Amino acid sequence: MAADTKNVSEKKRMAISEKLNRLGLKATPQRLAILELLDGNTSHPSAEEIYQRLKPVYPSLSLATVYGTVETLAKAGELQELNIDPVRKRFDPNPQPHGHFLCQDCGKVYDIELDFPKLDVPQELGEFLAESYSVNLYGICPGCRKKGRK
Amino acid sequence: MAADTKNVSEKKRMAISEKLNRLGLKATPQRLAILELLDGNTSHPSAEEIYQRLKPVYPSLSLATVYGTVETLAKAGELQELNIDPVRKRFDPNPQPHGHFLCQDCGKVYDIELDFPKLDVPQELGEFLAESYSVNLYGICPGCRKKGRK
DNA sequence: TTTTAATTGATAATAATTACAAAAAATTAT
DNA sequence: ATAATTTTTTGTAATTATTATCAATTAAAA
Repeated sequence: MAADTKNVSEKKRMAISEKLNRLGLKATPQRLAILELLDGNTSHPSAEEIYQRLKPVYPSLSLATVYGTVETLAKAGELQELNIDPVRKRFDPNPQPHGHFLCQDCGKVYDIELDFPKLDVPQELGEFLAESYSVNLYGICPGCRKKGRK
Repeated sequence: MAADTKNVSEKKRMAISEKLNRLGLKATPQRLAILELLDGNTSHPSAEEIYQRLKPVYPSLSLATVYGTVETLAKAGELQELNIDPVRKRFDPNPQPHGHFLCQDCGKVYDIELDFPKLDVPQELGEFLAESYSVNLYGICPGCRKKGRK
């Protein structure tokens, strides 16, 4: 292990812990594990995927806890629940609005930097007031396009 | 009934029937009923809602047929499947890209004319090629805002 | 008509998510 | 520290949207 790997992840864990406290949430081991897994993670995992990844290292973890944690954090604005995939929610630790691309072949979700200007949120749209928004793009990702010649 | 109401809906039915034929699909009574219900409908109903609305006038209709029909038509590009609502798909007979607003209080979905320019589809986004896209907005709709003083 | 291929309808199967209550852990008060 | 209170976790049951299956029906073609 590199000389300071432990310190780095220790620092990260502290930061997550503080964030939870700031939100008035208890920094439980489960929440730390879930947030640590998500931190900087651009794979947009589902609840089940988070659960499966943490289960080996954290055998007592329950799927219900994963659902509860991500719901709590989404409500607190610390992560995004994506509705891009019709069969399951995906989670993105980056709460900033940005585009997402769902590959209709492999099912992966990618972050996309949008070329049109970001909307402010909250945003007035006629009589409507949007608190959040998302831009979802659909197609076949470059990897699948190459493989499948689609 | 106004003098030509029957003719108007008769015309509409003809147009729908022709559209189905053009797509190489059989113009069955079920499909006509579903498309007639959706035509010009801005309520963005779910499959269940379509089914419930048509059941009284069409008792033999099956929910599976509703799912099948909307899937077929979505694939043909004649309507949009919306993933804005995390619990169920909603359907929009307008296949043109436009924004949608989900009221997090009453659950209604509204069409929103976006103020930023529409993306062309297909659209190149770096190495990604988007075949379709959607812009989903979330908040409390004007009606609920008034009532609930939110 | 008769043939055919597509579609429908009923229901079973699947799968994501939520609900619930008891147990455990964390926090606060004594 | 100990007890009391509150929050969180867990395991599981319940719920619900959607898909799969397949025999029966029906629209369109021959």
